[in-house]
Amino acid sequence: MDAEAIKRSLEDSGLRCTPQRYGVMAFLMKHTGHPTAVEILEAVNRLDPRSSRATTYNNLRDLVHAGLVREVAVEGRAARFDAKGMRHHHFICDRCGKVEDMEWYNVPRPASGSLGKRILRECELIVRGLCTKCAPRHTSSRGH
Amino acid sequence: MDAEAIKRSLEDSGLRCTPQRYGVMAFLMKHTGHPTAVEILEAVNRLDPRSSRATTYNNLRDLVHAGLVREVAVEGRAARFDAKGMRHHHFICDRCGKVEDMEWYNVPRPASGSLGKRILRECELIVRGLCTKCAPRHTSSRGH
DNA sequence: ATATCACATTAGATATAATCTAAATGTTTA
DNA sequence: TAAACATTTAGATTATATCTAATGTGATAT
Repeated sequence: MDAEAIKRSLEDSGLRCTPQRYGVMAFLMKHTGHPTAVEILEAVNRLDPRSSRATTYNNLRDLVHAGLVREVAVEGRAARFDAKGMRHHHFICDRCGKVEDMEWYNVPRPASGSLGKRILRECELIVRGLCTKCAPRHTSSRGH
Repeated sequence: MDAEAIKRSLEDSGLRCTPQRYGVMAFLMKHTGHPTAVEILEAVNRLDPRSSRATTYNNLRDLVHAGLVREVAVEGRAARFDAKGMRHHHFICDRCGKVEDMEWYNVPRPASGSLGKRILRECELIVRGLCTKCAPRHTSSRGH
């Protein structure tokens, strides 16, 4: 994990590299499991307990704004975050709400006719179903 | 608007056609603008003031569960709902959070290899950007 | 008819997620 | 250094959604 690279990417976006902000960014780059804001705060404070809830939310907002982090809203649950590294789609588990990355592939954009006067920024795929943990073990009969 | 059809679709899903539940369903079928739970409650009560917040959430949960209604989570805002009529994708405005339907077209599913042991239910496209109202008026120079 | 049972509804309490406030601290610039 | 600006903080507040316990409703059985 390249601390310098993180510092540079923050400063390129006009954000100071504070310990708290660095902590959020470094954690997101290392852990691709789409943590919630609270999970991020706890993880950052486990290493060095000096961040607060408000700061974590502030920094996540700033990082999303700067385009370094992506926010994924999940029905009925807390939002989840990931560092925008390699391009990928998302899989959301119907049962446990877990968000996982899916290998990137190109998706056809909507025809400009159906887009109208809207301005398109991005086009992402959300795949839904059951994650490996929540999928029934056997495809067979007695499964529940 | 075919009241009988709504009644039938509820009962086919094993849900009684109560006035409150009918109200939610009828409103969603008539208004395709992806209202929030609170907007739905207010609209239903404007016609006939006898539903409550809990009932609205209960009924929305049941309708989503039955597959008659879709819930769309939006970053930093209340969830939005629509009746599952014609198949469509979604456009979410970065600025105002409005959800709009986009004409349906087929999207390639992920390769079964990258899906692994996950069970796929659906595959939807989320298009992001600025809606017609939030897009700058002129493409020209002085735009803000 | 009335007892019963499952399903629905309700107001308000509670839980959860996220934002706001105002004061303090830290950093950069003039 | 002073002024300007950015950042952090604890706790209050707001927003969203769910839970609880009491009550209501409609179908069926007796």
